[in-house]
Amino acid sequence: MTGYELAKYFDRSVAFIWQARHSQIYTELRRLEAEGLVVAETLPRGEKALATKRAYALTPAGAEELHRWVTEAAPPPPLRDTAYVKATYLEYGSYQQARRWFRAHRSHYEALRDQYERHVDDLERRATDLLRRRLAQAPDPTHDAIVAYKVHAYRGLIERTKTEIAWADRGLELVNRLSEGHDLSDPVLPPSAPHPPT
Amino acid sequence: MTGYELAKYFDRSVAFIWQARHSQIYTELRRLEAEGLVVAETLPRGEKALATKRAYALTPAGAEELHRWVTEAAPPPPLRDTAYVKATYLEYGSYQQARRWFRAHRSHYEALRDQYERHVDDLERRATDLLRRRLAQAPDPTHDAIVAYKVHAYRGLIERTKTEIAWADRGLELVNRLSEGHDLSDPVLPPSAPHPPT
DNA sequence: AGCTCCATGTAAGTCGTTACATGATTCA
DNA sequence: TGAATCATGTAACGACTTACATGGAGCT
Repeated sequence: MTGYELAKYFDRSVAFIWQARHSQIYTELRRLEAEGLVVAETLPRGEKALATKRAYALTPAGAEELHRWVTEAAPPPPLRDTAYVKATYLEYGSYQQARRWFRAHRSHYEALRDQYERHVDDLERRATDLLRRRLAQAPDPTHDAIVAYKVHAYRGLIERTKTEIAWADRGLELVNRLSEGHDLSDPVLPPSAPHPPT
Repeated sequence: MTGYELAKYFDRSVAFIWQARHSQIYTELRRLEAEGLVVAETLPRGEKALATKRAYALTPAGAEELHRWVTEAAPPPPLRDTAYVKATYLEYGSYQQARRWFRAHRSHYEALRDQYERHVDDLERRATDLLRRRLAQAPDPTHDAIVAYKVHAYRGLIERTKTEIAWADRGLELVNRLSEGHDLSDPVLPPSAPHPPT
């Protein structure tokens, strides 16, 4: 593929699982090329071909590295979700704000869940562009496994969103319990600085 | 707190929810100071006090910004978990490797779950240093809410790990189904490069 | 005297984002 | 001829990591 094509996929389905801007994709491709993991072929563009494009393909070394990387254990993800940091300090706001906060959390993950569900549907129907390209290059008897792994990954992401939704719902119940008999718009803590250490 | 103290907490309980090295903490504190969100007091160290340390405290502007930030909706986290990228391409390895891969995933999250569970326990018993400091600075009637929010956040992280564990288990079942009647150590796909685009 | 802990930084580099910049091709 | 799309980059900056660097304090 060309960098441009890759960038297009990163704007669509690939973004569900990893994100990258075109600026990063182009520089990264050049880096992979310098490392010998991909090779580029300069192709003419259009009829009169005053312009060109660069189509990349894996080298044998690149394919080997891909196999190695995939089967190697995944390093623990960084765990940097501001949502959980904020949730830890919701007492800085009013009950009303906490309620709004959990509702926003729920909405966000509901939308994400719906996107993933549509995508799993597409994968099961083998209806996505990328999957078709992938299957076209692999021997027939492997097709079921290829689809099954991808479906399993996205179903996992769906479960994640459901966990977030359930957590937000329990958060709303918690706020209801805490706010019983209180003025909803009163901050739990006044916005003053804590005492400096002495 | 001093940067050193902060760094110590970041090596312990805070690391469960956010990570930072001392090098980042010191530079960030200087930045917050320049922005007027914190103030530093230079304190003597030890008896003869040839050395000093810098203890930081929130300014009113810093407290205000903290309140604002916490109650503002959390931006969607980047979604960059290599595990799910790898899971999408497990056909590049053998069934045996896939099985090992899911087992490693499960082990990782089991260990994490146990850590979180111990921490929730500590929080409920109000036995952690940071929580005690926190409660000491807040009026009594707010204590329950402060603890409840933190416990809720960590319980959410526990649910997350359980989702990952269940996903890994279903992954193992999937590999069992796929590998029926196959040689376990055969790669699903040979480690060759796909055909370059034509 | 030597070890561990306390305490604070800087430098170089990676990964990623946002914004800036350019030009050809295609189609209405 | 003008707009959308194809196509590829660079520059500046922000967040974070790893490694380098220094020195006092407290204890045995």
